[in-house]
Amino acid sequence: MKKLLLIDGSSLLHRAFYALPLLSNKDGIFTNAVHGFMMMFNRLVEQQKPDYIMVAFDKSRVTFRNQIDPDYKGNRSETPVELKGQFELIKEVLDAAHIHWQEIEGYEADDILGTFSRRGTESGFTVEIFSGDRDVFQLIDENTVVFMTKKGISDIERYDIAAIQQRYGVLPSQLIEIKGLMGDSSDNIPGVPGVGEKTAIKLISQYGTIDNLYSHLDELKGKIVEKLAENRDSAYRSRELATICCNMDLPINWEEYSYDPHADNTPLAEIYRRLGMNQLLRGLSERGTKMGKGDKPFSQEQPLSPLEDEELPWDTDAGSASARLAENADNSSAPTVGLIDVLELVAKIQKSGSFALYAQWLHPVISGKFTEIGIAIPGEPGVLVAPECLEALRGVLEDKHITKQVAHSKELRLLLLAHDIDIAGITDDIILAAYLLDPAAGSYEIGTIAPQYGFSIPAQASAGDYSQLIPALAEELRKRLSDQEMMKLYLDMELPLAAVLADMEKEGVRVEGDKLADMSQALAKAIDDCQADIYAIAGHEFNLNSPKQLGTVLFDELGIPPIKKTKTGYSTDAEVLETLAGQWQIAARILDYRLVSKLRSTYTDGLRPLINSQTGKIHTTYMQTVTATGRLSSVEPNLQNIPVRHELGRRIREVFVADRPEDMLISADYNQIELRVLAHISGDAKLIEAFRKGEDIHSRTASEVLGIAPEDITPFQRRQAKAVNFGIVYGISDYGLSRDLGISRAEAADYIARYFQRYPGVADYQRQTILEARTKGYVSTLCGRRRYLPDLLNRNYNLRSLAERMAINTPIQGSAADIIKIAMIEIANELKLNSWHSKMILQVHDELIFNVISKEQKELIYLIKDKMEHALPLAVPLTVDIKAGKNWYDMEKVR
DNA sequence: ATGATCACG
DNA sequence: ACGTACGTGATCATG
Repeated sequence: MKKLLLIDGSSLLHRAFYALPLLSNKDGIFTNAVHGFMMMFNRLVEQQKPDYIMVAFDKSRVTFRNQIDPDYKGNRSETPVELKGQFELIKEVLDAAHIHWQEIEGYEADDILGTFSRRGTESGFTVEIFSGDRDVFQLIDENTVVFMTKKGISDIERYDIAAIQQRYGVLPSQLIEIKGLMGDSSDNIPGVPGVGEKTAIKLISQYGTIDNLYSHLDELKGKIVEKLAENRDSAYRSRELATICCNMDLPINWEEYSYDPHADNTPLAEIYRRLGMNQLLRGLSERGTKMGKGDKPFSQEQPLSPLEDEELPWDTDAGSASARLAENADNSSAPTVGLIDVLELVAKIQKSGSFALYAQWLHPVISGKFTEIGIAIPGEPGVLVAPECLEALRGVLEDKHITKQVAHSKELRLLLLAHDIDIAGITDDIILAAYLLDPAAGSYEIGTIAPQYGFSIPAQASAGDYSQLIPALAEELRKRLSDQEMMKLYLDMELPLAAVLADMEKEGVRVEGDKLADMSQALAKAIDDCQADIYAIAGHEFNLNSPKQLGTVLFDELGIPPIKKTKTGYSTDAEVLETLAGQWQIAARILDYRLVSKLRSTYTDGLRPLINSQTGKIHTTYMQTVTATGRLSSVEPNLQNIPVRHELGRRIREVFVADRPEDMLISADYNQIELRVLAHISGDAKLIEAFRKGEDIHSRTASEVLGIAPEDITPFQRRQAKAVNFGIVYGISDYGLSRDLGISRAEAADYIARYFQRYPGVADYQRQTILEARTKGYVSTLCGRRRYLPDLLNRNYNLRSLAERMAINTPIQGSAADIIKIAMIEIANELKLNSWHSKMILQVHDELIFNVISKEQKELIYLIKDKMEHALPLAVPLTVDIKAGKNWYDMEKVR
């Protein structure tokens, strides 16, 4: 269901104004309310992820309510002048953020909210209202909730029907009846004198409405009867005043209010910069944010950096402590230099021959929007260079003899490429260096690694401060890499790879959005069919996406015997459902449902918004510092897990097409690279022999383990052997293998024992690796990449066993990653050197995808095969299979 | 934020 | 007797 977020701009701006200390920027403009408002706004939008947003403001003090009662809100004091100007400011900011707002003569913001919420629910939306004024509680219904600021601006509380009932004992719609009786002094609503909140709640919870109360007035006794009788008119008029108008005559085109989290935020950044709102500016930009494992590469919806986090107004009481958080209290030491100074800076750079560079930017990287550029000549203070001055730096940036020490070289390259600047001469990327030193650390932001390696950073550091830090940090990191013999890995692998990845990301892959939409439609139909069947069998509707609700339906209501449990309840995963599917139709249908709904949500629906409207392509982001083994990962979207194993899902690949109709896609994938690496590392004679002879490795294993001639191996036996081979690479257990193959544990244990008997080199390797890793504390890949495994000495069996399996797997997975990285760099070099028009566009762990110009195809295939197969000489041959086609689905083997 | 689930190598 | 195969990312529900 689509979600509509309605915001009471007037009330929240007031809240923010009084919650934060009065602060002005360097031009004397007050910004505290706008700052607080946008912080609250960002936080809620990030949490709720609405599809549509509208912000409402009061237009003037005189509204239709003044015709009912001229005194309405008559006792309100003037808006302070420090706040007044901020109403114009916030509207400018909202415009820049592409957020639509409304103000209408003669109505209050509440009325606009009421009308929009009514029309929203009529359009089938879920409505969320964000306000600092309790009046909007009356708008709550089955499809409408309210978020209300709680003291200050740090806490936001959610109210639904149940919350209102708990608090007031009545339905949300009855709150106007209560207010009619009790009045509201802040709005100058009289109500019935002598009736306060307690009495009003009691009466309304008993009689429901004011009407009904008056028709049962005879049942009451005491003074209250008189008061009610005397003030009947006032009660009705007060209720009218308190009632939010929900039927204003307004044309509403929802599309105007649709919210796009990836919208162009250049104008917004511009305003933030103009106002000196550096915290919000940083919030927009990519750097200066947490970039840990699992974090999105872009900060737009991310909170601020850990460092700043602790100093956010959220976490401090309004007032004293947060005073130093003023936008203009940014205590960064780096001065910003303009064009004239830049020319001077360039001269100094040319003289010194090297500099350090640290940038911050807006999402998406390929649009090239810098928010901050920090430059430091070694030994000198860093300076901030205005992004407008970039052109003046082109010469030094493109000069490979002027060396650069940077952070995030891949992103930097992409940003500069957007300005047609081809950066050269990068000698250090401190982020990559820190990753190599501990690939399991998770976060390598400069703010994280600098303290780890003994450097302190100022609070509120700017890009200028960071750039100043880079040379010394790089020196320290290099020293350690050198001690650990990882300099080659750093300089000849990760550093050049970053540039290769940047070029791949920029190139992107063409995706047919319309076709994706058609597939979505077809899947929707299938989803509906599954859903209908499942509800029919269950006897009622429920949320099929909730494992919890599904568990209740299957195992409690239908009495199906549960197979296994999770931490939180019944397991309903595919393994369980497959077991049940033979006997229970519903389980089979749920499997169908899961298949199609996964395809739709993650792929046919999920991919479409990521097609770049400028290029018509998807530009994934490769993460070079995420995995503990040295592999790459791919995000936004993940193009390394596009379906292939099932036919229906595999069809998604049809939408990934060659760039131009006359081009082709070429896929080159390593055949059994991990088992070949295992053969090489373990030195096992039989395994090596098998690969040297070009045998089918799974059949060979089946033959060895079962003692049957290779030609007599059945497909079933081969499949079993394949599972054993995979298991070996992962650090097999009999339990895991038995589960995978559906055989008894004893049988599985027997297979494993036989395997190690037939391949004793592998058994030795595994024992040796664990032993050595226990003493050294880490394991290594063929190219010297390390992974530390402290848990090898853990007393906890589970943790220790896990670490042992990692010790077995990491050298294999990681060496395979080393190999394909070398191949990528060499292929990219060749393509560039000879100015090929074909491009390398994707990497999927053991596979490379190219967009190929037809006249280059033949020669290119030769090049790809050669570079991939000879990336690293092993004791066994590496073989690469080539396929070609117009799209990623219809591919045929070449030669 | 975390867990369950499922997509890939 | 342990408790159970390595490495990822996206989506959804729920705490």
